[in-house]
Amino acid sequence: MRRATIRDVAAAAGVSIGTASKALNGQGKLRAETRERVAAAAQELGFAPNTLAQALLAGRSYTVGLITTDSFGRFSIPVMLGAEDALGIGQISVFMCDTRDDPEREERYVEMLAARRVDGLIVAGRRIEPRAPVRTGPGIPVVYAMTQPANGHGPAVLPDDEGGGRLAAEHLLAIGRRRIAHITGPERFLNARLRARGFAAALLAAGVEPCGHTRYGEWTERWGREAAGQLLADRPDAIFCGSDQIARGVADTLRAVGRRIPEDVALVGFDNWAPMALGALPPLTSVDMCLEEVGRVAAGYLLAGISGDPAHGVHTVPCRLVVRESSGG
Amino acid sequence: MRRATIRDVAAAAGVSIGTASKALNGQGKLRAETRERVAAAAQELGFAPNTLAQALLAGRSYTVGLITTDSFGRFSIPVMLGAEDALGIGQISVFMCDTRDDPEREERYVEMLAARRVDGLIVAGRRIEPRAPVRTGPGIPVVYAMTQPANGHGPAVLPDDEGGGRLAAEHLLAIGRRRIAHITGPERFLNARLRARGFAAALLAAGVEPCGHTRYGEWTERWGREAAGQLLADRPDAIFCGSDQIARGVADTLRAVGRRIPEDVALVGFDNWAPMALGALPPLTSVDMCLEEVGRVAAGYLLAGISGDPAHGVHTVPCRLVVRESSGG
DNA sequence: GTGAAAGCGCTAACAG
DNA sequence: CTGTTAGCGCTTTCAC
Repeated sequence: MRRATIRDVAAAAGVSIGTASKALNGQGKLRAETRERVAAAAQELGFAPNTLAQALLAGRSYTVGLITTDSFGRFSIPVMLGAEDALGIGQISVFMCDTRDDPEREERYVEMLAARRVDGLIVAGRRIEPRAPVRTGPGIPVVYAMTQPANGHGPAVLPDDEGGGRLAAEHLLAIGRRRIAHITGPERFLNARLRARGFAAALLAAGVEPCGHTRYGEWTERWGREAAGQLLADRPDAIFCGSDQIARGVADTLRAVGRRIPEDVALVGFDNWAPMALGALPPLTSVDMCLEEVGRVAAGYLLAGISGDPAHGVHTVPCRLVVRESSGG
Repeated sequence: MRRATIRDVAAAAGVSIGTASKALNGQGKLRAETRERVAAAAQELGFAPNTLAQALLAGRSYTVGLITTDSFGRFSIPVMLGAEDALGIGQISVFMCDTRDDPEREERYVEMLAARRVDGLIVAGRRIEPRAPVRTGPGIPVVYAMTQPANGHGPAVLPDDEGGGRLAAEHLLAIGRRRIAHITGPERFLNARLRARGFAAALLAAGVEPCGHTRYGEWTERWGREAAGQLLADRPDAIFCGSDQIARGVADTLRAVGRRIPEDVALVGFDNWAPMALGALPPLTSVDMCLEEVGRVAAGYLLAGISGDPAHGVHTVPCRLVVRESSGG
């Protein structure tokens, strides 16, 4: 059984196609009785307008493409959910495209999305490093989320990593710690450097010397365990970790040598990745990047761009500190 | 600058619209020279056919909807990636819809997808329990992945949890363990019961008594720590855990009481969730549900359904055991 | 070989 | 108030 078209509805209601259209869209001047008759027929036939036809006519599709390089991993998922949220269920639909970090795939996706006449594009990443901008035809607005275009053009929305580092340091200072160390991921990651910078700035502002230098390494538990071992000699009373995974590794080592958390050493992680942070012993205080908000904001800029009011430059979404037992609640 | 249409291409090449269409699609009989001229014009103008118009004409859109109740979490993401894979980049595009487990949202999404004339629907979940079937109009094939419809209609693709439990038990038996315990999630989860059943069946087949009863609890590290404590009195030499998180909790407790892994107690987890399994001390042997494969298979059935050859009933994708240090691999 | 015309489903302008 | 018409961009007969 074919889906009902407006022609069927018109026939069933005994009116012309044009009248049916007006009745269904509340346009023009019609007798109330006619409207009702058409509505009833539509209801009866389970009519829903063919979005494709509407889009063809309107010249826009009420869809956007969401491209990620991240295999829709831990970082782009929340961004995506926030974006979906902001685009409004049923209003604008989202084409999901995962490039697997392959530039060729990305190009194919961009072409396909252009052919589908998407109204705009969100490009999400897992690293905030500048990347090659996507090349879309003219007239398709693009917003970057959790990544940014190398040319500096095109609006981008990023978490405020530096602010997150500051938040962590201020919290540890506020609970009275003065020998605060920092263990984090690879130095080549911009977000690692930014977090370290925010952390250092907050200590400096408080007139507190950092406990040892920033230890760059990997984003793994193993590195956390190892770095914590190296660091014990410095006798820290708090450690700010660049990720929850690192924090868990640190906790393992502290526990193994009999240091109590948070009594002897307070711990703050980063990412607020629920299964990691909550499962830890004890549960981790952690900095949350509010990635859903990043996605929402990015989608908002995209909508603005679609309505002809494009945003520019890099926008930053503040982080949020979630306090749990690892820093004494 | 407007995007080029086939009309522009035709004009630039000095042919009619119909001829341009034929040239671009390799249809009909045309002089080679004409084809080339049209192709050149298209190239020149950066022409790409408007998919919307093609879809309108063809009566199908070359899109599918992917609905998940899971907030695109840990389970539906891989399913989605596998599906995307099978649908072929640029061939069929995927509309992403996250219902947040809200039936009303789901209904709105289904309507919207029908209005967009998707060729089919994949419904993904995070639990394999039967769920209320989605109500689509006639003619839209639906495949369930990692969930199944309560009415038993409609094809579904599930991981083989029972086989996974068997796999774990057989592995532990093969490395010589005979006092094998099982700690898992809530009994109300079908997958927990299935895994337990497969596990028990394998032990029975080998003539080995299980070490204590199956301990149902939660899918958390905390439960793993607690259950391991209860279980120590039974002196197990191996523990099969219903999730990697549980396994990590178990490992914590074993370490705390000085039991070595895997020498004293071998450990097998479930999910093969990389950050959890690899970060553990030692890294966990784990059963992988091959969710990408689940997604691929589901997409395959959907494609079959779209071509008028619908699949029926529940299909199962085998699990895979990934051996790491926690079972002496 | 190529062009003209019809039509996919819908909306908007214009007649009546 | 309602019906007719044109046209969004494309493909596909069917004439020439």
